[in-house]
Amino acid sequence: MSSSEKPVRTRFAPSPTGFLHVGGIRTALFGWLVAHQAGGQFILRLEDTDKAREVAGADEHIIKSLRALGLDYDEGPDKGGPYAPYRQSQRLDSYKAWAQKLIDAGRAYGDPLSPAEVQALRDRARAAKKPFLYRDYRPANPPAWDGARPLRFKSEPKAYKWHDEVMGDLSTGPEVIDDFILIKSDGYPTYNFAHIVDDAEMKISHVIRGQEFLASVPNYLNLYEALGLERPRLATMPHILGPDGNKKLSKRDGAKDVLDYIRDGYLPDALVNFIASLGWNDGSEQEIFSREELIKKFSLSHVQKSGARFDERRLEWMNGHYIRQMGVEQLSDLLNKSPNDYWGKGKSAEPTYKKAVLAQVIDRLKYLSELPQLTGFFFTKPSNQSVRQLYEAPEDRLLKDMPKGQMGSLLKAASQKLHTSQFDPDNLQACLNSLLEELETKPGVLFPIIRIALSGAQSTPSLPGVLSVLGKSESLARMASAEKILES
RNA sequence: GGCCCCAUCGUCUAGCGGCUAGGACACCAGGUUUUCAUCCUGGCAACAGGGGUUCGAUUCCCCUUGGGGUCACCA
Repeated sequence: MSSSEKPVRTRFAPSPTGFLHVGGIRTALFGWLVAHQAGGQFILRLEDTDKAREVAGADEHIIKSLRALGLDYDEGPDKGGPYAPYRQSQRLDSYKAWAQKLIDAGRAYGDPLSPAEVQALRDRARAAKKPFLYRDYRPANPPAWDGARPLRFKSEPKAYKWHDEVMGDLSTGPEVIDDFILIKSDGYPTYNFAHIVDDAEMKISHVIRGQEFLASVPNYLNLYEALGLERPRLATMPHILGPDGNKKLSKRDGAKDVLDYIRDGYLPDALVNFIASLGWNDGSEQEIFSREELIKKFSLSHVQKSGARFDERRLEWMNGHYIRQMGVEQLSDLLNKSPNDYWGKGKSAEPTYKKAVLAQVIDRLKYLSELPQLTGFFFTKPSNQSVRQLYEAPEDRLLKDMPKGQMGSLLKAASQKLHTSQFDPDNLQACLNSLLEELETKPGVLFPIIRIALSGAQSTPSLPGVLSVLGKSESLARMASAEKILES
């Protein structure tokens, strides 16, 4: 019974209980890729059957996150579609109907035990270091289901072998099959039941989900059979692990909301590329994949079976790469269009000036929110304090033992010479070079003195670059004020 | 504890019986006639351990070890 000819429809089915981190996004991304590759549909379905854990606004947040990364879906709660609604809390009738079929077939029954009683049984099993199986206590004559008790699946334990698109061939014995709850006493279905019904009704072809569901698959297989449903293809994603520990990436381990990455100025394409490469590769040595390449080359069978650690430095590198690849024009456009202000002090500066500044710093930008820190001095004069501080305790070895008076006279000489120069990078370079000869000093001495005067920082883009962007009058004014500081 | 999954440089990974075990990030050194960065060049660095199978194992099998998941009226 192959499902290979069925049209490809994948879904991302988060529960609205919080934000989306990289792990969640990766699951969504892979589903999105599988769908796009086959010209199929990608569906968003909200699994909001636990009203206690539900977080207000989480659904909006999830939708925003997907949108921010360009992972558009064809059907979803806010979009509708042929199998609407796409919110489980609005599909209760559907679950009831399927549940009734099971009851009629003698494959579901009301659970007579109270939660406390079940818990007592569970504790006992645990104390005996045995796995807990409800079916060991299955009532001989269960009460009719009245909707106020949980409805349990009457399982038929057996061994299973099945194929997982990522993990390969898997198998388990009958001892893992149990009577799990289909519908809770509050009337909502459990994930275990609802997702199976929905996937079938929505004609989902591939179920792509995290490793935490692997152990439940045999139970799902048992339920598919009871329901007479053909099971979709199954693909299990290994977990993404935290940077240091081996634990699954979680909020506690510092997993960040993907929207925070967006806000910090990580580019959607870079983020997508990075997340895809966490656990997937095409078998070649390629590292950078455009979205189109990803769609073309992605394959579930090339997804790594083992968990991947999340390395933020690699993300930074990749993002920097994407930024550089974009170039000044495009980056400038993007900055203008962004709802976020990455410019800081430079916010209201002239567009052409901002572009010139961008050209100076684009090579050292790892993410956009670094911009203010990198460019501040282009827009406002450095504080006297920061200039003084650097002159008094310079980190440059050559400057360390130099008296302030000497620095002052070097700066003065530089000022005078620069006064005669054209302020374009080439002429400035030439000017600085001849200045070195005239003053018989080394670049390692003279340049930091000028740099500090201009920027109040010990490292900046190249001096000719900085001078030419700042312009003659501003540069000379800053140098003059630094001279005063050195005199005092 | 039962069951299931996993295991190549610090990290992400290539490898699908024969390779000097390759690439990328990070790190280190040198270069791009000043700093930081970019870019280029070079370097450091891995098959968890033990048994098999085989002419030959990183690769196939078994055991051990280690890591993870699961055993909810959460998903």
